[in-house]
Amino acid sequence: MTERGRPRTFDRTTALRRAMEVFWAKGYEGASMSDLTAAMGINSPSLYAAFGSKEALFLEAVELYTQVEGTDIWSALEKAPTACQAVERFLRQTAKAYSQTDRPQGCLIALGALHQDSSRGAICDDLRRRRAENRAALLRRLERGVAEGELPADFDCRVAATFYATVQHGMSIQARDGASRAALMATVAGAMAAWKGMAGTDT
Amino acid sequence: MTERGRPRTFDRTTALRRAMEVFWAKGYEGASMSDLTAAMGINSPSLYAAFGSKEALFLEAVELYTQVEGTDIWSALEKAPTACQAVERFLRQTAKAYSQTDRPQGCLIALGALHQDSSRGAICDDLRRRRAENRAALLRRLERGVAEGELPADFDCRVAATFYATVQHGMSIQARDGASRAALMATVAGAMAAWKGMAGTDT
DNA sequence: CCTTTTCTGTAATGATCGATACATAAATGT
DNA sequence: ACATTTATGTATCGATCATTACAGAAAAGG
Repeated sequence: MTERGRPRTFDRTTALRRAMEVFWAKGYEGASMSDLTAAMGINSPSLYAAFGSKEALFLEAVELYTQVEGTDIWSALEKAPTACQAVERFLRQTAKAYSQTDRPQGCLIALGALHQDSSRGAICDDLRRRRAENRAALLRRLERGVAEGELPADFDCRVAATFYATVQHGMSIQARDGASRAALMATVAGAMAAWKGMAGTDT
Repeated sequence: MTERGRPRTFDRTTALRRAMEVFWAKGYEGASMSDLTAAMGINSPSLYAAFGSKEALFLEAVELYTQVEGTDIWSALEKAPTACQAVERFLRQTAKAYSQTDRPQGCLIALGALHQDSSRGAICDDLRRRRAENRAALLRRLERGVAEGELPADFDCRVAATFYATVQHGMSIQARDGASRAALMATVAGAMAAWKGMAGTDT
């Protein structure tokens, strides 16, 4: 069961990563097929043969983004010993990732396709689903904090999860506006100042 | 000095408002000339005669948006007696405005054109400038709180202004994702929980 | 060898993009 | 009445959009 036919002359994963960077920088509708094929170093028939369509390519690129760029942020959330530290490290990793100067600033999932009608619905829905999943991950971590007795039983995990997810989304726009890493970290400090008020604890 | 030539058959301001709604819902690049002329009830030559170009129309639409939709939010910031109440009312007005169901959710200035390369640079720059001005208005209000002795002299107004501006931007994405007014208000509550931690006061 | 399979490059598809040429209509100025 | 000025509707511009025919090239199966 080896491969039949003429082998492709480019590395599929490398090309996909290039496409991810284009979508990341320009958004779904702002990235033209010319932009994509130029960045990927292939012609459009090769792109269609390998990925199916612009829409399918975008969905694969977002999945790659989630796995590659999101790991540090979300593992910080899971691995920290306390919920408070988890949220803080989560936000600090976000600030660090969003202010990298060797790649587009802000988050592909937050900024990739915000306007429903223009982009074919599936694109917008996929990103929305991923944003909802991110908020759900925050919520689970906070509920774990309640279950472990770290947070008071009446701690409103939903409100806190929504709040911190919103801050993270805002940081994407802030980063797109050219905010420095220090400025993003200051926002993190502001967001963590809310912790005491919400939890009644300072850990 | 009356008007020469054939009078136009549509109301310029009404047409501009329609264009604003289209840009608001679809973003700059997502709004096609067909979308605009259909919503404005005119043909493209009339649009170009009255507004110059799609880019100029967008800039005028954003200016109208700033004056019409932004008034409640920013007057709340100026009129409140204390800086704390100013920020809270500012955010609450934001939550209210972003969750109106009879118009697009979220903010045109935050969501209208986030990707630099695709939209002609001037569009992106104009929105960025307006976002910077909004942050500056927040900063001025906070500095007034320090000058009036309400806030401690070491209160970091820059950090707080950046933080609350970031929360507001995040609320645009949250609103676009369909968040209810109650959910946005919960985010406001979270953001105001940070006030104590930043200011050391509870007023 | 020949057939089959898959990829590659060129070139072109129809559709839509933003923007206009042009002739006509409707107002004012003299 | 006639010239001037401005707006309107139709019809179209070249450019670009995402997508695909098509023929040739490079591999494996027989």
